[in-house]
Amino acid sequence: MPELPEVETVRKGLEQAMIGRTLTEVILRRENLRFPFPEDFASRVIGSKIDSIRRRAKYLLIDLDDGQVILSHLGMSGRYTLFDAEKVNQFETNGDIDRSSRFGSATGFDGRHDHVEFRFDDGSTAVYTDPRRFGIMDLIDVGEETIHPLLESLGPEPFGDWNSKQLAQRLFKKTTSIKVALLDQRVVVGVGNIYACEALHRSGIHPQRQSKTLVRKDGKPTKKLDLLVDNVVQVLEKAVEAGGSSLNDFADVNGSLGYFGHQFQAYDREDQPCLKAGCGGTIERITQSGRSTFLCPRCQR
DNA sequence: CAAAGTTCCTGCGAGC
DNA sequence: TGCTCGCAGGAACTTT
Repeated sequence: MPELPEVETVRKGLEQAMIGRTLTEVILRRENLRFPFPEDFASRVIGSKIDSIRRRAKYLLIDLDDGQVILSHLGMSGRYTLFDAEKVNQFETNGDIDRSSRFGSATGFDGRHDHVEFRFDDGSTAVYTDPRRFGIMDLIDVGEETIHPLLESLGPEPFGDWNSKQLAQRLFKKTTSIKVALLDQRVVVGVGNIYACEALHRSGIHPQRQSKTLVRKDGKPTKKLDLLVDNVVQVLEKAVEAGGSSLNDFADVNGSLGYFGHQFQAYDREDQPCLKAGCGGTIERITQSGRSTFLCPRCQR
């Protein structure tokens, strides 16, 4: 589920529910996701209050009032689900909680993948569910964001001061395909497979085109590259407004489905007509670096 | 069979 | 020739 718009949607949801609350209990139902949970994770965060929740690339940064920061990545299948005190009571059981959570299918599965439970002083709870366990959860100190191994080589935020001049510098003389470059989090962060396909389609750029062909000999961006940057930003903005996409029922923390999927022009539309006005082409699927790419060979050059 | 992500490894070719 | 670098592609993690 998670590219920038989905992570941003989750961030907003967690912000509403968590800020100002103090952690009273943290339940871990296994010792690792992609990596082991940090040593004494639960005891180190219990008693701290949530000050703010930030996003960097596809990572969530949960700031605690003691200077610690919970670093969370949703991987491919991670999600958070919030339960207010009343709902927690509804699900309350006397059974002990070991492998499965009592929230069960309320988190989208059977409870076996509810790996972390954060309980707050007002009786509410946030459950982290991640069937594939490609996600990560770590605990760092504020200020460590820039030196953490997972964060240190991240590129610019698309909603920051990112621009085509900067991108042109990064792609100058690069022979790698433009689509693979967009997925490279050192080039720009937050763009994943869906929004890379969408931005390239809207820009009329073939995903296999060599990156350097979008940069002028003098290192300045071409018009096409200007257009691509505009479209990356726009497609991400629109998706944030829509609350993300709903592939595999991606839901925000309250279970509401994002509706950006209704606006897909290329992604997951193999063999369907290209929606660009007057194009008349048919969307194809190819593979690049092991990932599916959807494109219209007629209007994407 | 495919899947929204990221990291690590191998092999190839260019250039010094 | 040998070394390094960039790059493409694949595997790995795992469950539905």
